[in-house]
Amino acid sequence: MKYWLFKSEPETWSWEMQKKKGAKGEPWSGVRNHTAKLNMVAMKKGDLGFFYHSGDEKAVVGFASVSRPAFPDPTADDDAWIAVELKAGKKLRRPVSLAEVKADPKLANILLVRNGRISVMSLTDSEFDQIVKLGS
DNA sequence: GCCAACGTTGGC
DNA sequence: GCCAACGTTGGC
Repeated sequence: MKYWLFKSEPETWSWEMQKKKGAKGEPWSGVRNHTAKLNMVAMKKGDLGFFYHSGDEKAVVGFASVSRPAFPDPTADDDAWIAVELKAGKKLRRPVSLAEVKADPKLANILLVRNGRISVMSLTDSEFDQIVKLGS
């Protein structure tokens, strides 16, 4: 199983909005970045990830899982871009802030720190576990 | 195919 | 509001 982190401006699309979609899920679309796209291509149904809020919040807020693997992005003009479908999972008991992530040596290599701009990134098992630990 | 200029994103 | 990082575009 692979682990992922999805980043979004909560004003645009928040974890709470995702949560409201319930088991039906909601496409994670609009990605126009090749690195992020490659990550999305690699996703499998059932893969687990985190939902991160950028902007004012800057914290990991909850879990999300892939409910449908890559399909053509309905918001794109051409079929070069893809979307996946996400389902919100549990909320973290407490959000894990970017400052905490940065302060944790176990998370020093996470792309959230090294490349603040990518919207979909992969996490190693140990990075995933560490964030779970910080958030519980 | 290279590189400078520009736009966008996100943190501070 | 500013700046850094990165991606994209366009001229050559």
